[in-house]
Amino acid sequence: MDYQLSEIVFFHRKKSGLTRNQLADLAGVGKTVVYDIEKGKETIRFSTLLKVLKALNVKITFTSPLMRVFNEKS
Amino acid sequence: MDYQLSEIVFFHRKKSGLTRNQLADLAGVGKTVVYDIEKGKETIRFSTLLKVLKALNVKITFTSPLMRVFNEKS
DNA sequence: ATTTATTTACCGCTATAGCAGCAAAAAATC
DNA sequence: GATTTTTTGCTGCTATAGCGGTAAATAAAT
Repeated sequence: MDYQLSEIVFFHRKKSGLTRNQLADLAGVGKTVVYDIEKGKETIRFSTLLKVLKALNVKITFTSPLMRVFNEKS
Repeated sequence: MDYQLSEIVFFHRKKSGLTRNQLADLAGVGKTVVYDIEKGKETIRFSTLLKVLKALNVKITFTSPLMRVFNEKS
């Protein structure tokens, strides 16, 4: 699923100089989660993924042909 | 969690002229999932969310100060 | 106004995500 | 090369995501 999620997490964790346990603690999740994500597992909870990405300062954005229309409203 | 995920899904589903059941069938997930997402639930599986977003032609991208460095490698 | 379609909201069930603990393998540090 | 740290990979346990079914409330179509 080419979202390279595992690579992104690994890359950011390494650049942050964190071990998996440290990242897990920082994100407030179990250590198994970080292990699983970097292993390529995608059947994790979205909320759990958000915690990890937040700890790594990675933002999620949604894009689509319609998103411009979406952003112009509100 | 300001990712407005629920609004994004709702917006795209409506623009696609799909009912929740139709979207659920199209995405290959249970109808409860679409209901939950639009209700704002974030404790859903990432893989399940991907299915729904794929059916709506919505892409996920990850951004961070480090992502430029990440993209320049490979 | 009546019918039809959609949404909201529950239910019980099954599969599994997430957890901590452990130990062996691999990598990094000394 | 010996020691320490990190990673990989299991384990059993608990909480819950996802499922289809049902039914009432709401909205849309006739």
